[in-house]
Formats: sequence, C-alpha cells, structure tokens
Amino acid sequence: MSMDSSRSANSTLQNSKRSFNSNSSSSNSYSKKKKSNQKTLGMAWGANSLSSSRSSFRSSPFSDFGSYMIEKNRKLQNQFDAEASNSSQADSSKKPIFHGVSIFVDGFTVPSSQELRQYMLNYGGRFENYFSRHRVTHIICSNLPDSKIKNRRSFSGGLPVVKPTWVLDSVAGNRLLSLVIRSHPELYDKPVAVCHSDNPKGTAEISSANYPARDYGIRAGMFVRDAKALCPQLIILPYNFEAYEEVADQFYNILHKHCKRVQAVSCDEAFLDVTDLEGKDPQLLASAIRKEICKATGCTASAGIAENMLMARLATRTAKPNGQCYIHPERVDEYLDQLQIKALPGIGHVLEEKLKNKNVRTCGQLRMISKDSLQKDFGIKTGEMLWNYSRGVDNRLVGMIQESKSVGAEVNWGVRFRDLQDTQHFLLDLCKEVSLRLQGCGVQGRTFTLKIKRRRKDAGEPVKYMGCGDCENLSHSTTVPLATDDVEVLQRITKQLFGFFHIDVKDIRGVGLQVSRLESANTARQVLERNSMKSWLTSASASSKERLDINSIAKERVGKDSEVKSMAGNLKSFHFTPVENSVHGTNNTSNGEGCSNQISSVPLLCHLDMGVVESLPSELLSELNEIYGGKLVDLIAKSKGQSENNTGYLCFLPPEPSKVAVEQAEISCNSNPFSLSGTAVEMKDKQHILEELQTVPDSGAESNSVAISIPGLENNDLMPSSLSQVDTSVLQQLPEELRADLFEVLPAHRMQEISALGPNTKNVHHPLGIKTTGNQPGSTDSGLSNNLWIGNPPPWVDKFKVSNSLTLKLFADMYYKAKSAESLSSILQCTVAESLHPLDARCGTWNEAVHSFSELLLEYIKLKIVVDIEEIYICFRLLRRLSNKSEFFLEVYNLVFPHLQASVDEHYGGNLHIPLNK
DNA sequence: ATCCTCCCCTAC
DNA sequence: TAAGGTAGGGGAGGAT
Repeated sequence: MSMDSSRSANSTLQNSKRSFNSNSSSSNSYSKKKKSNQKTLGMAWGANSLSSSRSSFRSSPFSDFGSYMIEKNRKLQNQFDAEASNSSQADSSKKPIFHGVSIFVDGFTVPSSQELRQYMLNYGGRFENYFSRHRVTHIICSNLPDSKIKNRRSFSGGLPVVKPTWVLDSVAGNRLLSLVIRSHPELYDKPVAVCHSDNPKGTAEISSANYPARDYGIRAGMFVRDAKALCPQLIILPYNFEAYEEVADQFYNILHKHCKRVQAVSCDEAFLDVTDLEGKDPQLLASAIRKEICKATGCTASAGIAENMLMARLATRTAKPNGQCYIHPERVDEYLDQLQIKALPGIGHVLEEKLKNKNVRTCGQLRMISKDSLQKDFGIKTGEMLWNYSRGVDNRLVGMIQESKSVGAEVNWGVRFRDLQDTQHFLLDLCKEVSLRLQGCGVQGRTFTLKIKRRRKDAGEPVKYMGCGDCENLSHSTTVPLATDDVEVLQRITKQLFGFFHIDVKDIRGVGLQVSRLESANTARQVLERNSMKSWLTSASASSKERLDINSIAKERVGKDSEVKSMAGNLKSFHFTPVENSVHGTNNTSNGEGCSNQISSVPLLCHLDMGVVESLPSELLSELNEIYGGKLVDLIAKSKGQSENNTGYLCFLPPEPSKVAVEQAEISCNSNPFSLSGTAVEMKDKQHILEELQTVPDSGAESNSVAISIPGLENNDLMPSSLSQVDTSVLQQLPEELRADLFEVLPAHRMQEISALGPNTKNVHHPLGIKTTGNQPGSTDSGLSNNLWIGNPPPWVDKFKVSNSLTLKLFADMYYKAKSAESLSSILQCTVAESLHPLDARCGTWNEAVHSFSELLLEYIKLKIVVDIEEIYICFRLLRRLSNKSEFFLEVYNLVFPHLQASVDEHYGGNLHIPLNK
C-alpha cells in the first residue's frame, strides 16, 4: 500500500505505562530486561501468531543453563544451607512455610532472585541457582505473557510456573499492597515510582518512575534510598504484572478496533496506518483512541501523527507525556532543522560520534551533506537512510510483520572456563538451550554461528564482577544442507565451529550460538510425512521376516522400470532433501520444501527392522542415519557386533569428547582436515600419508592454510545433499507428474540444466560415460562400473600395463609396489616418489590415456565417496602434487576435479578444498 | 557480478 | 553481591 497520499497519516500511540519506564540508557539490569520483555509482549499481540510464539522465546532464559558450573552450584547450595540454618536460628518467629518448596527463578525477576532467595532462606524453602527437573518444585517467572508461561511449562515438565507475587503473598499475606497507580487517580500528579520494596533500608532499586518523579531526577536503577533523598514524598508502589498485561491487552484491543493496520513495536507502543480511514481526521481519531485507552486502562497515552512512520515517531517525542502532536508535512523541515541527529531512529552512539566528527549534530546540518558523500562514508543503505531521514523521508510501510530470521542464545556474563572439558560442557548446554528455542519456535535452521568474546590481550579482570570486560568479538559460522533443530546435530556443529577458534579457553568471556536460515519445522515434517517415510519404515518393521525390497519401493514410487538401482540411490531426493534456496539468496519457507531431523516424526529407532535397514543402499542409509541423529550406525554396528567393518559409516560418528581435545590440539598446529570431521576409526595408512603430505618440503604452503573447506567435509556427519544436487538424468526418467512436482521445487539453475537435457542425454553429468549409481562396498550387484577395482590385480592394472602410455604403465607397476594395493592413495603415493617421464608428452595415445586414467579415478570416487571421503581427499592431494610434475596428471586432475566436487556436493553438500602444492 | 562470512551497529 | 540478551540489518572483503 502506498504511503504517498498527502492525506495519509500514521500515528504512534503510547500509553502512559511508558511513563513508568525510564527512557534513559540506565545500566539498571531490571529496567533493561523489562524492556526486552515488553518487546516480547508487544510482538505477542501482533497479528501473526507464529511470530508471537517465536518472539516469546526471545527472552527465554536458560532453563537448564549454567549447569556447567556444577561445582559452583554445589558451593552455592552449601552456602545457602549454612545461611538458612543461621537464619532460622536467628529468627524463630519465621515459620517454614516453604518447607518442601524449591524454587528456580526464571531470569531477571522482580523481586530479584536474590530477594526471593532470601524469602526461601527465611521461610524454610530451597533456592536453585540452576534449573533441574529433579530438584525444582516451582518456577518463578516475572512479567511474562501467557504464551511464554505456556512455553515455560512445556519446558519444565509440568512444574508449576508461578509469579513472584506468589512468594510475596505467601510471605506477607494480605499485608501486601495490591494497587497500581491507575486505580489511584489521586496519585496522577504525585511522584510515584515502582519498586518491589519500600524497605526503610532503601537498598531496593527503582524500576521506573512517572514523570513527576522524574522531575525530581529520579531514574530507573536508583536505590530507593537515593530516590527518597531527592524526593522525600516519593510514593513507592509495588508491581502488578497482571495489570500490566491487562493494560497491554486492552491497549491493543482498542487500537485494532479503530484500525486494521497496527504494527506492534512493544507492549505499549505501536504504529497505525490510518491512510485508508478517509473522512476521519487523524487528530480526532488519535484523541478518541487516547481517551478510550485512558477510560479502559486508567493510563494516559501519547500520540504522534505525521505522514510517515519516521515523523509520527518523532512527533510522539513531542507529544509525551499524555499529549498528541501532529507534524504537518509543510512543517517537517522546520521540525527537523534543529533536531539532534541522535533522535533519528537508526542513529546510535557510533553513527552519532562519526557524524559529530564531521561537525554534524542536527538534522539541518546533516542535510548539507550530499547523498553520494553519505553513501561513500556510511555505505549505500545507511547513507541513503541518513539522507532520507534528515529530510523526513521514510518509505517504510506499517504492518509488515516479519518472521523471525534467527534464533539463538548467548551468555556474556559469568563465563570462566577452567579447561576444555568445562568449555565443551558449556557448549553442550548452549546447544540444548538453542535447540529448545528452535523447537519452541517451530523452526529449524541451516546456518549456525558461534560467537566468542575473547579477553583482549592486555585486559585484566573486568571491573564488573564476572563481567566480560574488554573483549574482542570472534565468530565462525557454517551452513549445512539440511535445516535442523536436533540437539545432537547442533552439538556436533558447535563442536566443530569451536575448533576453528584455536582459543585458549581461559580467555573466553562470552559465548553465543545463533541459528539462521530458518525453515518451518512443520513444513519439514509435512514433507517427511507426505513422502511416507514413516509408513514404509514402520510397515517394514512390522513384518520383520520380510526383507524390504528396495527395488519394489523404487518401482512403487516411480511406477516405471527405470534403472532401479540408480533410483534407489537417489531416492533421498524425494524423501529428505530440502530445496536449496541460496541460489537467489532468499529463504522462502512457504513452498513446502525442507526436511527434518526430528526423531519424533519418524519411527523410533527401536521400531526399525535392522535387517531392512542394513539392506538399504548406502546413501539412503546415511540419510536415515542422520535422521536418527547418527544413532543408526551405532545400532547397526551393535547388531553386527563388528564395528570395524563399518568404517565408512563410522565416519559419521561424532568424535568422543576426550578425542576432541586431542584433535583440536592437532588442528591448531597442522591442517589435518579430518581431525574434526568425526572420524573415530584408526586409519594408519592414511594417517601416515597425510602426515607425509604435510611434512614434505614441497608442500610448505599448506602449513598455514586450513586444507579443507566447510561445510562440505567438516559436516560429513550431517545429512548431505539437496534438491539442487538431484541427478537430473534420473529426473528425466520419472513419470511426467512426479517430474512436474519436482520441477516446482527445483532451483532455477537446475531447471535450466534439465530443460537443456535432451531425452537421450542421460549421462550428461559424466562425459566419461560413467553412470551414477549407489555404490556400496561389498554390494552384490556391482555393475560393470565397479569391475575396474575388483580382483587381484584389478582389471585396470593389466589394462594399463599394455597401454602405450608410459605413465599408465608406470602406474600399473606402482600397484605392485604400493603398501596397500587396495587404496589408490597408496599407489599414488608411490607414484609421487617416482620420477615421471617428461617424454610422456602429448602423443597419439595421450587423450586415450588421460581418459582411461580419469575413468579410473571417477570409478574410485564413486566407490569411496560415501564410505571413505578421506581416501578421496588424500588421493586428490597427491594428484594435485603429481600435476605439478606432469602435464598428464594436470590434465587428469583438471578433468576429474569438477566431478569430484559435484560428487562431494551431492553427498556432503559442500566443496572439497585441495590445497595447492608447490 | 554475486554470494558468503565475519563483523559491526542498532533497537528494545 | 554481581550481571545484558535477542534479533535485524548493513558493510567489507574474500570466495566463487
């Protein structure tokens, strides 16, 4: 909707509860926390219920967080017990009314958690510093909307969630005053402050003060004692959270009654687009609304009216308290001319400072700078914003409710780690928390960002106790192909991300984990359900004597006698893979793509028929494994009782915690790309080769380059692939309607690719004529393509021996020389040691030889890509080194490398970085 | 050129 | 006792 009408008007309404709130940037923690909650409240009343349920988690505290300091907790408990016994001895008049009660205080409450703790101390209850389902009997929450309390309940396993007044009521009975200011009209013009305690000691902190009180210099965060020194007649009122919620509710009800386009800013602040309300004078409307708010809630409200959101908001500044202000379009310049730039939304202290350095303090001065200049100094968007705002131009529209783009949690206070284990424990808990928030918001994410605050080199202990002090902010992120909210996946990712910091854990002062590129978990589940994953898995398990015939599944699904094996290998494309939307850089969540790592949406592990599972093609198996959070391979290993035969799948296992420590130490001194990839299997040969690769003089360049890129390999324990990597040749074989369905969700660049395919160009991906099949070692139905590597010697050796190419001959010889003829890397390793014949230059058989060798490589890639990506990696490092010495290998390398990347991308959703060998 | 990652700035 | 956390958005610069 256009905002260009001259008659258009927006009004910003604010009720008088604002007047209880400090606008100062006080450091009072409660005040700040309260604002945060208010935002939650405000959002919660928005039109979009999804949005509200999400936002209710924004200030979700760490329910089970902090358990990383068990020792500290124990200490605190002991301290509490000691104090409690002293307290009861000192004052026998206090009855143990809280006997058997153990409270956990949810975040920053009022009364403060310490006050509540004191009540527990005095009246026979217990106080838990950290949430525990076993110990906690009551959760205390302050100032929460219903939605959040509901969520809290769902987190708490049914524990009662009560408000702090429950404690106060219990203690003080009806001695506790239940009044708020709105029910006391006589107090309107008196200085009033809200505070949980009017204790004569006056050590309680003021939460907020009304305007008359502020006139005395009273601010949020002040001690009551100091406030009373400024204003002896100050009236202290207790909180009444129910009333606040009620007011906010009424406030929004009234706004919605008068206007359809309401954009909530906070619980007491909103924008209204009244453009369409023709015939109504915005000023009269604002006046009517304010009156109605006052009548319904007893609170005053302020309104700013102007032709756009920027000016309406600025007008509200003038209107407060309890007034309204209309800025006529013709008076905008006048209004802005002397306005301090800091008053503009979007200008914080940094921008203010930068502009001050240019001698710009007012909007009038800002207007003197050209748009070009501003954009040059502050960037395109920010520059334009400054240019527009200084002129009162604002093109934003009212009522755009955005979906959450990220969910996360961070802790920047009280973070001190003794050792790596301590840190890992913390990260684990952080993942739990973030996972809960994701699930609570009904979303799953693909991009994970780990933020760490590191103490600056020469920074000592911060002035503030346990604060973060002077820190530098570091962050690493990774994007995985599959959106997830699974705690175990989060933990693996976080562990890997943490490894990239190479940080002394003692320097860590803050940690945060943020998840973005969100997709709706519901959508993901629906896709999974729709694809009958659940039904066919459970039905398979129901008849355990029947082995699931993957062919029949494929046939049933495809309904055509296409190459079944190939189909099975690509079955995931229909079951699990999300659409890759990064092509357009957008995150469309509404087109039904996505998949789920949610164990809840598939049969329980114990319901799976292991016989069936084991018979699945490797690719399908690895996907299933990921759906079950990596537990499937464990189960298979157990069922087989011989885990060493499953090295390929064991690569999907997370490293053991103790191993991580060692491995992280490793990665900090070399670039072993697999030290964090979750390999739990000893592979001495490869290790040996890798070590050689990293120590030989001619690869010195590697020492300071991390050899492998995320997200491909590091996340090889994540479910790979996406629709963007669908084998288009397979798509061509699908029935028309199924293909049409898939086309709808296929990224554009793949669409073009497919449409470019003729009906007879099945193998366009493999110009060397090798088909994509789901290979598995020991697979009984090894096609022709596998023959090159089967036998002793395998066929390729004899083929190369009789070749005209000296290089191929040499390579065939190396087969016998190699330590392990089974592995290509071993053979390549031997080849590296040989002096290659420079005369093996281009001759008649050159192309044929290159082709033969490339074919061998491609075959090997297919053979190993799923089960032994390390081997592939080593081979290509060796190849790359060979390519420095030999034109032949250079050509082979260049020819095969794109196929390697395509294959890695298909299976792991990323790229393999082969370091340059000098 | 465009995307991605890391980082900073801002609001509440 | 002390103690900020959550999220959106933009910009720089490297990667592709």
